[in-house]
Amino acid sequence: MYRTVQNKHMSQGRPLEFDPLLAQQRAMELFWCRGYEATSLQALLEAMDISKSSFYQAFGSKHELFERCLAAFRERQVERMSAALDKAPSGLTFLRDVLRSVAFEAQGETPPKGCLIMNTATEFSGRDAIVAKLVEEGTCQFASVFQAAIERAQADGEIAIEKDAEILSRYVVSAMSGLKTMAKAGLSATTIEQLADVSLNALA
Amino acid sequence: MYRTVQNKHMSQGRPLEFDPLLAQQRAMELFWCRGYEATSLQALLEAMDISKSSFYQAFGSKHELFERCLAAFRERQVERMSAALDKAPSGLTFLRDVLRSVAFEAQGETPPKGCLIMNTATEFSGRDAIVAKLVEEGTCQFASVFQAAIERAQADGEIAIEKDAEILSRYVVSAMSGLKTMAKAGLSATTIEQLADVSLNALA
DNA sequence: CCCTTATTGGACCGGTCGGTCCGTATGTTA
DNA sequence: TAACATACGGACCGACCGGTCCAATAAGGG
Repeated sequence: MYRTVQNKHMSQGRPLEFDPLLAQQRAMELFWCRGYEATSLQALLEAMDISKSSFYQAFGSKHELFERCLAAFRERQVERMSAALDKAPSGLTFLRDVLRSVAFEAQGETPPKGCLIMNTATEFSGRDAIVAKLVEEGTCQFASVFQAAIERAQADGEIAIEKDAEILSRYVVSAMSGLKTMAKAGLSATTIEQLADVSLNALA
Repeated sequence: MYRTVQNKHMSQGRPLEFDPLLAQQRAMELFWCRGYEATSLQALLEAMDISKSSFYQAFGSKHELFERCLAAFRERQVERMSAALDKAPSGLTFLRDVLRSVAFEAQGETPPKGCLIMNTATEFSGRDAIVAKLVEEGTCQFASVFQAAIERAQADGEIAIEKDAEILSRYVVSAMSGLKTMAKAGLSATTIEQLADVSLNALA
């Protein structure tokens, strides 16, 4: 995966002075806050606390790093949501909590970062084929988690069984994305929470 | 408004060789497609078909021009939507048509441009106070149009009268924004249309 | 302890960024 | 037609962009 990790089996030579995963995580944070274009290489180097040569040696280019961050973000989010769904008392409460969590984010951070995948969809819609692919994969995987939640809710009678779970799952992604954008647009946390509840009505 | 238009009453000297409103419109189109950061001054000059000196003379700076484009976009959209609402057979059909129109955009342009205001909310959430203000004003004005539609729908019995029209109106902005993001993420026009219909369920 | 291998800092690259400035062209007014 | 006020083209600015390169250095293995 990393150029450095590729050669881990033949560990000759000087070892890395930084943790590539931590550095990537810090880069992700920055891309998440500011987007791709507005994040300069210099800012990345400072946040990752590595030198330019180490950067290019380990990550190839700004664009490659961004791709990796996108993939890592998606994996992390899918894992977290899947875990949350497993622990949730019911499919519907999981969905409600997920939507309401946007309100929670909105009251804390200033400004809210939103979702890296959705931010990226907005920033480079179609101008970059590789990124577009990653964005599409991300939305599908998010929808899959929601679909599992909806099917569970249907099995428990919380959502009408005759509704199309796949369509509803995509709706949840869309609603989620809308709420995050509203948070970025400056709506208050309490307003976002009201909107989350209204959004949930569409499922019932 | 324009530095040049300011002095239109005392029209001494050489007249402008370009139409400032047309040039601004072209700039808006570019910002709309690519966002602020990714739109270079050079690209603007080419699209506007004016020289650098004329640009700075007439618009002050890239940022000032962007602010003007944001305001102009908002005004245009509010006008169009208000007109559409006036002509619509009912409040609810107006709202349905507005949401469904996202699907229409998704099948035409590649990629869809989305909404300049929402794109901007995503790109600069809070990093720029002036822009944040314009974004907030934009969302409020969009919500106002939707609120009028909802109140009309309530008066006609299409939407339950006990629902809070203000909250619902904000929900419509949120849903709209979500749909546009989904279109940018690569979902098909038919999928978007299904999502628009699901979104509408939350009102009833 | 040397030798191999890899990482590191930092100089350097051409290009582009947004923005300024000035000499010249061009129209209006008197 | 002369004087004037403005618009225009284009040279120029320092800063920064993402990216390359290389000499110095540091940790293994033998």
